[in-house]
Amino acid sequence: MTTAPMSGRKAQAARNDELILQAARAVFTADPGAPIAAVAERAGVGISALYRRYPSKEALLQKLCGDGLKLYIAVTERALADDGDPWEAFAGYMRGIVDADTNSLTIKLAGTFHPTEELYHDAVRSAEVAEEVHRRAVEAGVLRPDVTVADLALLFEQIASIKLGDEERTSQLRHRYLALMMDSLRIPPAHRELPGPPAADEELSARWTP
Amino acid sequence: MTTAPMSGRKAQAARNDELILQAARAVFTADPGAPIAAVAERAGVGISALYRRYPSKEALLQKLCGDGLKLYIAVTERALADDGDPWEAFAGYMRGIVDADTNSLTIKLAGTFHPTEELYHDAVRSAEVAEEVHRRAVEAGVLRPDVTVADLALLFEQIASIKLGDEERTSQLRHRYLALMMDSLRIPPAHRELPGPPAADEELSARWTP
DNA sequence: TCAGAACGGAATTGTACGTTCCCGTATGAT
DNA sequence: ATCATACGGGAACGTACAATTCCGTTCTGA
Repeated sequence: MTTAPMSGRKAQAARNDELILQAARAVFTADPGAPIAAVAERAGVGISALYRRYPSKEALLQKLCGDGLKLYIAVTERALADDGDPWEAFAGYMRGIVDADTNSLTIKLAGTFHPTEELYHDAVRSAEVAEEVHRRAVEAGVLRPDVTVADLALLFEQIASIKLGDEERTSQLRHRYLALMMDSLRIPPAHRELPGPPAADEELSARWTP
Repeated sequence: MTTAPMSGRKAQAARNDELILQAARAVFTADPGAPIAAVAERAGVGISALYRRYPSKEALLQKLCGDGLKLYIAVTERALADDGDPWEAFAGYMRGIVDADTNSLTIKLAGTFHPTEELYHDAVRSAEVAEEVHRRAVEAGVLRPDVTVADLALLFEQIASIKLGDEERTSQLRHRYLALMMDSLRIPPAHRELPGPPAADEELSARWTP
């Protein structure tokens, strides 16, 4: 770092730890095949700052994947702790997962490396809690029963596939389509107002000439 | 071709024309960044058979993109010609586009090269017919009016993001989620039976160790 | 003032892919 | 039957990109 108005090498190093993780998350979420140099650039650090912390790209990816999985589990457990209206608990869970934006990264990176023992354990755990959320919603009679947990996983992936420029706009659109989805999941079926404006023509056509 | 039980060099060449296009479509649909050698291998021909027909990879991609657009337009026009039940016409259109599987390729490839004049023209045309289909469905009162054409485009992209091994299984799952979507698009809102079995656990977990 | 941790970033190395080239082969005309 | 040639197979070439390593520099803490 060239201009760092902070003292204490350790403090800076700790700051870089976080900077690097954030950058890596952002970069790889946007493009799972991104070069490691892109992460360094985004974090505003040199490449060696990365290699000092992780022995290889794969190690960084595993870390990211693991963090994502843990976040996923945390969001799900939060939903399980929700004792309010069953539908709202379920809907909050769905929104939480979409916001966490942990699916695209975890899934797309999954086939990239050998899963750690811990990674595998967390994956199993996440499946368990997800199933519990699903079971509750079905048993409460608020979620249509012909939709399985696996269906929910694939719905998340579909929503994660939406990428339209701006990060904020992307999130907005994702919630729009999540809301649309929810209308077909809920018992009784009903149309609710969709959040956020639909995609404008320019937003779509912008992808035709880079 | 080493073992070709056909006579006539021209016949073989014509056959290869088709073979190559099919292979290219299949390969690039599965992976837009695939190497050109993969197309040759899939087609069962040598690389030079490809380069005899297309001066570069970009040229082949443009051809594919163009064909995809034309297919998209054809499917849409077929829907416009349907004078039966408005909802069924619309639903058939949606299914047709999903089956054509032209979105993933066209969109993902769009940013890869300079659009041809013709390509641009067809893109405009496709937007027009799509809008017409949408307009009809809304005016017939069968499609919820807060969903725009752009929304439909993005829904197609989401569905196209589903890729689960087998080509047939993938198609089955796509139709399952299309059906789910349709339940939230239709007026009046209602839950219909979903086609095809949901994803099995193994189908999802299989992606964790390649 | 000094040892060394932490960096930045250029150099290194390996690989993957588009494109070109050379050569064998079968075709269709003579 | 023979020959000129289009066609296609696949090795070879050149380049671009990306992971990793290396080295000189800077700043910290004693």
